[in-house]
Amino acid sequence: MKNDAVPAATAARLPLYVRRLRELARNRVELASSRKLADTTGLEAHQIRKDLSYLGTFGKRGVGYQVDDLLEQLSSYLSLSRVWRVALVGYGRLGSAIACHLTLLGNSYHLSAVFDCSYQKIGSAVEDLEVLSWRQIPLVSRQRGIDMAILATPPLAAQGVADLLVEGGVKLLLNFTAAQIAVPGDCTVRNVDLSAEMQALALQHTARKPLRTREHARAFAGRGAS
Amino acid sequence: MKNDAVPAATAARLPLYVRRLRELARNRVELASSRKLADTTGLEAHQIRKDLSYLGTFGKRGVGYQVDDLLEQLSSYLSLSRVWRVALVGYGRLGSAIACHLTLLGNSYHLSAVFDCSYQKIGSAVEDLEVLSWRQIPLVSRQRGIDMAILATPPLAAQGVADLLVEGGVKLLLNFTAAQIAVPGDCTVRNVDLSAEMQALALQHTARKPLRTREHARAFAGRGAS
DNA sequence: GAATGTGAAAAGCTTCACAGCC
DNA sequence: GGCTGTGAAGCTTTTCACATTC
Repeated sequence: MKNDAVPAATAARLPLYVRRLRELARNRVELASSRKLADTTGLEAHQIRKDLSYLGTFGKRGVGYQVDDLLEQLSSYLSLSRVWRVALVGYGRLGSAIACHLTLLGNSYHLSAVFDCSYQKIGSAVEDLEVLSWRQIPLVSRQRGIDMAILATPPLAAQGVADLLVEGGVKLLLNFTAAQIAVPGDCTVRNVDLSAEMQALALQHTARKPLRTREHARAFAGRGAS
Repeated sequence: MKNDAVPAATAARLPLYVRRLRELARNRVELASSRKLADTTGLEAHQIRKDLSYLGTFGKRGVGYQVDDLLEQLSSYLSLSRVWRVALVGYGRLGSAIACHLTLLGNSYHLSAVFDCSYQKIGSAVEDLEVLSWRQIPLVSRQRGIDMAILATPPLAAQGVADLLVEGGVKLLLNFTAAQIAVPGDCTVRNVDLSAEMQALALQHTARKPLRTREHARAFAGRGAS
């Protein structure tokens, strides 16, 4: 590994590389060229080479990258070998969909607590967990050592929930609600906005006014398009 | 409105502005400064001014922006006044969550068809729609003039479904599956990757190796963080 | 005084081209 | 011949500073 900084744009693509490499590994593919990775990700080969070069030199010239080796390097960089204890707040449709996704995501993310405010849901079981009241967020977050929380509540509840999570020592929040969340400086919020994705997609074909991009479909598509 | 191109990065932020402006309008706020918008979006005032300046000059110096006026301008740019007919493919947890979100999203996006492959779901009702078999995708897409489709199927089914949608004349695909989708050149796929968001968030606090960004939390957070 | 709008500078990212290695 | 790794070039985006308007 090198000692330089990794550009944020590169870091944002690494999860996609991991995903594709896992597929290759599952299919017993041992070797992958940057070209091959480019084809399966919708990116360009030189971009992939450049991205990987920020983390180190993993490939063999004239040959390509050893899939399992590269996978291990990226996993290590993304801290996928450790377990992240995740709390889910809001067990509605979206919340339950995310919980389901989580379990499909490998061993790195462990659903360690589920909170809701509805008395119909509190007490019910999600896998081996019991849905708890939002009132217990600070205490339980601390007890279970929650590392990150997923906000999937109605927008109006989001800030209050975030405050309780912060009180419970949670530093990383993934916000699926429409609300803007304020947190102390040592915490991080990452927003996922479903409606924005929709609008951005729509814009792509409207584009009465040209979008200034290198290649039309590519750069604008955020996290990889084809 | 001006006649220059709008940077892709700017275009990607417009949906967020619309969201916040709508909140302000709902609260009967008539005037907003770039500073105020910055506070509610987690961005910087000069960025907002710059972004808006690509679309035209909507503000009054020394005063600020008229909320309803600005909202109308942005809505017009994002084609939010027309109706986009949306098809949902895959009515599982995620699919139903998205369908629910759609209805909360204003009048611009109309859920016009729902497809699934499970015989338990086919025939059941979603609002005023009947869940149809995936076999009917090409025909029904054409009949109902579907503009965009949401893919929320298992990954292995995604490419097949995408092919059927393309056959039905659908040009815009929002892909929530883990699969990489290939489409003809006149179609656009936009990928939304829940697990990548997770990993990206985790990376933010690991960061043993510094991320090269202007301001730590900001640029890396993709679509707005705090 | 307060706020916008915008050139220009600075920073960041992608693409290119090619040296180096298998 | 095929493929990686990387400096350098080119392009995009952000930030700054300030003239301009209310």
